[in-house]
Amino acid sequence: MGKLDLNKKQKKDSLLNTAFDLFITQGINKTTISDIVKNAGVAKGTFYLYFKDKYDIRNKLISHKSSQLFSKAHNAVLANKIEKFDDSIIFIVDYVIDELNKNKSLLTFLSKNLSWGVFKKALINPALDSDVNFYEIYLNMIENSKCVFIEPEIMLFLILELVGSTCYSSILYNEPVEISVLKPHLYDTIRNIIKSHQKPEDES
Amino acid sequence: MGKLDLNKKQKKDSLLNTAFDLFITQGINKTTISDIVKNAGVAKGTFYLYFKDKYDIRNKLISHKSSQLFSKAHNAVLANKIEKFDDSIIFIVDYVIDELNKNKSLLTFLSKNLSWGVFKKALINPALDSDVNFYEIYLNMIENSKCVFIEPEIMLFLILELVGSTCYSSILYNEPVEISVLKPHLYDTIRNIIKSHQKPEDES
Amino acid sequence: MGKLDLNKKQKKDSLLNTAFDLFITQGINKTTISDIVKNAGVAKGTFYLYFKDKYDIRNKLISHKSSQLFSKAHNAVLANKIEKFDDSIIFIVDYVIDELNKNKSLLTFLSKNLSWGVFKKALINPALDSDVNFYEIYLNMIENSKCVFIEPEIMLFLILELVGSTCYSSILYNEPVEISVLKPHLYDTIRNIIKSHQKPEDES
Amino acid sequence: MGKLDLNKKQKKDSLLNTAFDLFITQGINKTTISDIVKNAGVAKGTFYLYFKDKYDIRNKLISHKSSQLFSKAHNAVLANKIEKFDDSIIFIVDYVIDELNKNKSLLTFLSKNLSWGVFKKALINPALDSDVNFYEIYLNMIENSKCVFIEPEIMLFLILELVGSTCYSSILYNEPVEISVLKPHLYDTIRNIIKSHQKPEDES
DNA sequence: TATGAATGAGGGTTCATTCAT
DNA sequence: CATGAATGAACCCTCATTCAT
Repeated sequence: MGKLDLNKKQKKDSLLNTAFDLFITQGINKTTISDIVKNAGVAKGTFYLYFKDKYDIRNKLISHKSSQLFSKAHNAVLANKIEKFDDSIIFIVDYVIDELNKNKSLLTFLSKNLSWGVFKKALINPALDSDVNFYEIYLNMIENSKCVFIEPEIMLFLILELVGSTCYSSILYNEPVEISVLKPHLYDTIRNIIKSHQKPEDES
Repeated sequence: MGKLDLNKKQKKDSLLNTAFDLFITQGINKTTISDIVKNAGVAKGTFYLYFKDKYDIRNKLISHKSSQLFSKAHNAVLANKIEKFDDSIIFIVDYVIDELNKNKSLLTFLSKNLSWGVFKKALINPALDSDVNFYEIYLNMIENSKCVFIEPEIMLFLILELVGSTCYSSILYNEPVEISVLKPHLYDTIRNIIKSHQKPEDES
Repeated sequence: MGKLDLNKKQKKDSLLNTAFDLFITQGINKTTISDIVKNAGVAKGTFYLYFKDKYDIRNKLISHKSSQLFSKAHNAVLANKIEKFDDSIIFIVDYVIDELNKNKSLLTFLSKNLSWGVFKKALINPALDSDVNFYEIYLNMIENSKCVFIEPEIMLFLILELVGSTCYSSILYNEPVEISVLKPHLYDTIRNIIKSHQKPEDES
Repeated sequence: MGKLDLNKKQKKDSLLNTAFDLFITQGINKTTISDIVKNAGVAKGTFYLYFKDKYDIRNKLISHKSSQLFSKAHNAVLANKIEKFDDSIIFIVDYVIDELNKNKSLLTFLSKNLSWGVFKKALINPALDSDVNFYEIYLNMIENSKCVFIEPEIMLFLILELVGSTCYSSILYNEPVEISVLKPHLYDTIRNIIKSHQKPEDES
């Protein structure tokens, strides 16, 4: 990568980082492009060299940040040598919840903007260069388990939406209960969702 | 109610109705107060006699519209003489889903703004005059069933968040599957949630 | 007219006058709406209460200014009791040329934007309240003369375009000759145009 | 011409052609230098190696395009062996009108920017290499005719301005009449202009 | 000669809010 | 209570121009 390309990447990264910081501290609606460029230390026009508008940079951030999160979670699964499928899922969920609990701003940012549609774009068809394809990882996890599942996509969908929406309220507002109280109920429900999508093991 | 009070109520109602129409047709961000007052046929200043700002009128609408929805659903439960608790819950969910499927704009409006926090304000502490206290109804339903539940609030929370977030994606975008395909999975999960919160019947 | 209406008219007039001054001193392209409102002493938003954009106010000015000009010219015809048709036309043209020669900024403004199309809108269907319908006056002048003309509209068109385009160059740049030198050639041509559209007098 | 020079000429020509296309399709005001270089396939900076700004390239195009037009018209005069002076003028005017009628974009471009001043620069002192000096041709035509004219420059001026301004309206908007209806009136007027500038033939 | 990333002043426009009527 | 003209800060975005490569 030449000096020029490096400089370009630095500018773009600076914009992304600054935008993220502003989005989580003062919200997207209240963050202006003027704010972003001022804090990033670039000229206004430069923003438009890299992004279409505020929502373009937001979408790229969602993709990137959620990819990072799931990537870390999956690495932890590997590092801890979790074997069984349902344990892995619970582990990932628990890991993600703990991360979001530590980083509430990230939770605000992601949950307010996340949805299955964005999630698919973000994780299944990663937009950014280095981003990971989490759905593929998920399918591999299923394959490596000895079980067979019906409608694995719906199963993932149910789990993701349930976790995403309940965490938001519980972590940020302790409503209806704080996250530690919610967890057992949540994991119980997740195990039930997995169980009910599992084809009866065909033993012989 | 005097003639003047009636006139006042008409103006306020006109603003509420107009705002709702605009919110669901062009989104909240793109709806201006000018739009609202122009379509409502009142002067700009009048808006500020009744509401603080755009978000004030939005919150009142969320409360009102979700209250209406659950109220209708509950009446249908009574009319259909559903007896068992879990059947009632499924019936209500199914009723609400069908309503939202028929009225996608309402779904967009509610789901984009709904959360357990707002829901509580809306349904548990109804803001508007005629609005119904759904949480009380829910507790009555539990009481009338012969069962005992642990943490009924968490149970309701889990169900509401699960239904809310999955429906949004499924009804509006058929993602990951269309609502008719999703329903059995959803209801299965809901029954599991209920079952796992049910205290072992204490027979004697 | 109430106090409020009067105030409104003052604001609009102030904008029109200021815009005209700026248009003729620094050109339309280089005049910004910020300039106009700043000099008019009103807020930026006020501009948009009365005009759509810069071109809207320009068109209204063209109509108004050319109406004024022709109105003055025609009044001079009456005051000087010019009788014959061709003399009246020459008188009007001469009057207008002298006015434009005295007020070169007005010439710049009008000629750069005038065309038969705009002229028709401006003079034949006067947009502003008090503006005069010059085309009707022209037809009256024909009627009052004892002559009959074929295609009087084309005749007027030829004269107007000829005068408009030659004056611009001659008055502003003395190109190819100064206006006093041009005049006899021009009036000669105009008389020829009139003569060749005149039906042979039917004497008896 | 060396390879490098050829390359240079290609870049300049590409810019000229692209600019012309954009000027006539979307207007000068709405054409940006970015547009031009993007479509021409050269870098932004390259533009400034050949032209001062947008108006510089516009002026060069006006010169070139009008030179081309009159050159073609004059060649047609020669090819058709038109002998008499006034017939030649009418022929040229007619040829030019027909060309502009076939190529309305060119008419828009030229008429919106043409004036005697620009015309002189363009035709009398041709800017571009290959461009023809039409005024010299005109003077030759006069010389070859056996007639003597007073103020031939004014005569040409009157004709050009008359034709230019009336055609614009007639061809583009059919106002006040379509060009075929206008033509006889126009040519009649032109013949009158010529006749009135002709010195009484000095017979002996 | 040629490039094109970077600039940043300044353009048009919107709109929540006020306040004299 | 009701009005709606007026405000003006703040927004997004463009684009001519430069200059290090």
